[in-house]
Amino acid sequence: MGSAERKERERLQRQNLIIDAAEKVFMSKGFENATMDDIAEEAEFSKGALYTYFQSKNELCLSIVLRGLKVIASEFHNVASENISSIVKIEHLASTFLKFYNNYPNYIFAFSNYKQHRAGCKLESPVLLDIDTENKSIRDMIGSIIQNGKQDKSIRSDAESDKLSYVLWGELSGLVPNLLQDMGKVDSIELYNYTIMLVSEAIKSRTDLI
Amino acid sequence: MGSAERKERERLQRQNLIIDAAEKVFMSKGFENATMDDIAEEAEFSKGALYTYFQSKNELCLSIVLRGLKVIASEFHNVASENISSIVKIEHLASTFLKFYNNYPNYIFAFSNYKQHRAGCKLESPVLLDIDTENKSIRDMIGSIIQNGKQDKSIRSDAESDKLSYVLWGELSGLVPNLLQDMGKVDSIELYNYTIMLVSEAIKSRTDLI
DNA sequence: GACTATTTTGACTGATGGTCATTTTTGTGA
DNA sequence: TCACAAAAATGACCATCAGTCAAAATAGTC
Repeated sequence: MGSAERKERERLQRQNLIIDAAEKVFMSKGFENATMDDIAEEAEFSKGALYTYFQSKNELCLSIVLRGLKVIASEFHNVASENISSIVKIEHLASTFLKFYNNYPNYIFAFSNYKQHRAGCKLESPVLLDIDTENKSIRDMIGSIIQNGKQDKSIRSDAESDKLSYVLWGELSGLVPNLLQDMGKVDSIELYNYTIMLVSEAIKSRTDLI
Repeated sequence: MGSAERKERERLQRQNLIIDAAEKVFMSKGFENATMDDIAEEAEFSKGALYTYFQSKNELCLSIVLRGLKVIASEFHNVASENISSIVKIEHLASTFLKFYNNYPNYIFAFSNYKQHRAGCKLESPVLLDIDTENKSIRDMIGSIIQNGKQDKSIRSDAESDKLSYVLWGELSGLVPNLLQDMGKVDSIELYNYTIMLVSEAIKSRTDLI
């Protein structure tokens, strides 16, 4: 009798409904002002029930981060399988991230509060592991694009793909949301593109330049 | 009778005592766990009194950010006046920031929560203006280093100093604390240096390279 | 239908940022 | 030294909100 499996499936479904509700509430009220009571009401559960699905508000927030990561990972996968040179792939990753930012601004906001939520979470929390796994998979994808780029000569042969994948993903997921949020005077999109151009120039094969 | 001026001076002094106390408490208990009551006790004021000096906890936190900015700005000024090529100055700024991070980790932590506090602050708040001014002054300093670098030929002639100053300061103040905080496996200092090296390569004059 | 296990509820608690009427201190002029 | 006003400080109090838990409702099983 697979009733245990069905139960587990249903549990995951309800968990997802709660995340849906949380996203809605965060979107309309902002992360700071959204309360667990709001989310409970939107999800049509009692507050107590939320806590059987998530250990804490922070964990719920991290679940939203995880969702965002999965969305962006799948879009990155599409880019990775395009039939273009690796350096252009890297540039496409950047523009994909910008599109992602425009399409799902609430995910980006979740990203920018990520550390806070992570700090306020139990280390054993499974969401943390899932996030780390997802991040690693994204870095690996970037790393293999770089490796390929060294072979197809579009990326400098001395690029260190393991470090570079950290740096590139850090730039996209960390710096960029910063840039896009708080500059008043300067056009932030222009700044974004300039940053990407800089990094791209730095890792491009020299032969492309002269 | 200059009693009004003296009063104002004393008021500022007391304000600074409170910031001192807040720093101490934040340092020992962490930003998240420090309460206004804790700070009041450490400062030897009542909680109510704190609120005659700061409109909110967020504003108090931003005051600490402002202090950190002033410290780093003064250290940057020292670098700017060194007798070295501009590109090396840029690299010195980076290592100075790293030293700053080691010497005053609590300021960096304040930086990383900056947006949160800013968001929770009234727009009219004078600290906001002061922070913006300080940031601009730091960017201007970086901008003029870049301009000089274009003259002494250590920096590419096509570098756009206005954008670049945003990007560089953004990397240091935003990305770098990120890098330094959350990577487990990879040596974060190495990653930091790699990032700086990348950016520096990107803006270096080509003649330095071949 | 009886009995158990699971899920859900919502009133309650504790913590904490912020307020405000009241008290204390300080400064001034006579 | 006293009276009086202005400024500063107090701390009890309030509102909000994350998180808890005993009790109720529901689902599953024989």
